[in-house]
Amino acid sequence: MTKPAKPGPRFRRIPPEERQALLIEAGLACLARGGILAFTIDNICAEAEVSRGLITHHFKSKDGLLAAIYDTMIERLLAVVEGTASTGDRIGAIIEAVFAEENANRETLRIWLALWGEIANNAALLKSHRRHYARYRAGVEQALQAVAEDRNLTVDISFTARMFISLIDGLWLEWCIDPRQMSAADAKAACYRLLEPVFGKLT
Amino acid sequence: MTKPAKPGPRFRRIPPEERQALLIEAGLACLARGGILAFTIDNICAEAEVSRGLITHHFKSKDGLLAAIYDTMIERLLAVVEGTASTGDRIGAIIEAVFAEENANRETLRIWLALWGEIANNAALLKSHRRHYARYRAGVEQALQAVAEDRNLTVDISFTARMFISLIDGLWLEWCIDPRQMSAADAKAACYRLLEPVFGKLT
DNA sequence: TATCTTATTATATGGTCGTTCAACAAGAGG
DNA sequence: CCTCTTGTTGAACGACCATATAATAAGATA
Repeated sequence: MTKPAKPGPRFRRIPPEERQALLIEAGLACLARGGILAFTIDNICAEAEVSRGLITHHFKSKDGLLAAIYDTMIERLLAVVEGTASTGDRIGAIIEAVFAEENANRETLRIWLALWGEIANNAALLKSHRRHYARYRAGVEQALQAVAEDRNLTVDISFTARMFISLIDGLWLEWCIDPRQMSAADAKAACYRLLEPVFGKLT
Repeated sequence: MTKPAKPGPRFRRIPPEERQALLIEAGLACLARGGILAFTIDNICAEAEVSRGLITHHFKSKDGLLAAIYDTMIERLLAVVEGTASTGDRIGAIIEAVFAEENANRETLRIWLALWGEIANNAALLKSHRRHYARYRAGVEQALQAVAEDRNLTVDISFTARMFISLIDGLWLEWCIDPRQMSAADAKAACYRLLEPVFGKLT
């Protein structure tokens, strides 16, 4: 006969910011799996192994969680651009990072498509996007400016940065949608071919 | 006292392909308004002023309608590239069309984001995408090849076309997400600045 | 050990989702 | 005027949706 086991704790209390991070990860996993349609309270809480009420408790609503997720993704993107590769070849580091397998894959594509779609619908998110995107562009401009100064070139940095960013976005998007169409090497080569008429050989 | 009005027809029967076109338009309107989350049977049928059963009747499911919508959008895109501007400056025509207000706006962005997200989830749509996208690229390659031949230049047309397409995609995407960041003139200028190191002055 | 805060659970609620299906009727052909 | 085809309706179904709320208990504090 089994001794009535003393039931252990039915759940674990953890500090709010830790729990929030876990919920953000769970939400990202759902977005990665099925886009915005899979971003439901049930899915997220199942993924996080947590009960349905917790999202409302920590973020006031589902939208609150999505906003936090957007911030998280932007932070990760900025880490690439503002990363510590300031010693040498920052441009090369950016190109390598963007097309690294961990950043360019269908799961990440689903996440960004969902977030962009939300930005296009939600004024608060658009405002946040504007702030963060400006930082992104500034980071790229700095990296380009460093090259220009190093080579004593006069370059329209702002315009060139916009072209560079847009090219990266387009290449990244198409690569993620259908990796068959293009190799990662091609994508990187395209980046260099855009910049080298302006800056000269970069590699 | 009101004479009991002889009730007119309660609905109008129209040929299947006509009705399907109407439903496609209604679906596009929903996607444009709220992305994939607004793409619901109820919304679409309300938009088309039609009862709930019709979508299942004409397209076997909601996904069937979405696939038809994808084909419609691709057809419109191809019309731009394969358009009758074969007489003179096809490249210029493509650039103008892509960034024309009717094609570059937040509503169209919501549509494409939703469709791309679906491509990333649905194997059948991806297959369809591959077929159509090849045509798109071929059209751009032809337009570039015409310029190269006209000027007796030897150009890596395939690679250049991919860069051109990706740049357009990236510029278009960012312009749609936040038109504030960039003027349409800037976007067009960026396209020319990509091509002119290769082909020489184009305008 | 007793108390208190609050993170967490679990259920209830009202709404919307996509699909199915039987009934209806519009309009063409006879 | 009658018949038949089939485009169309509208209700019914079970599943899932986001949120609110009350009950619960984990774990820190004293």
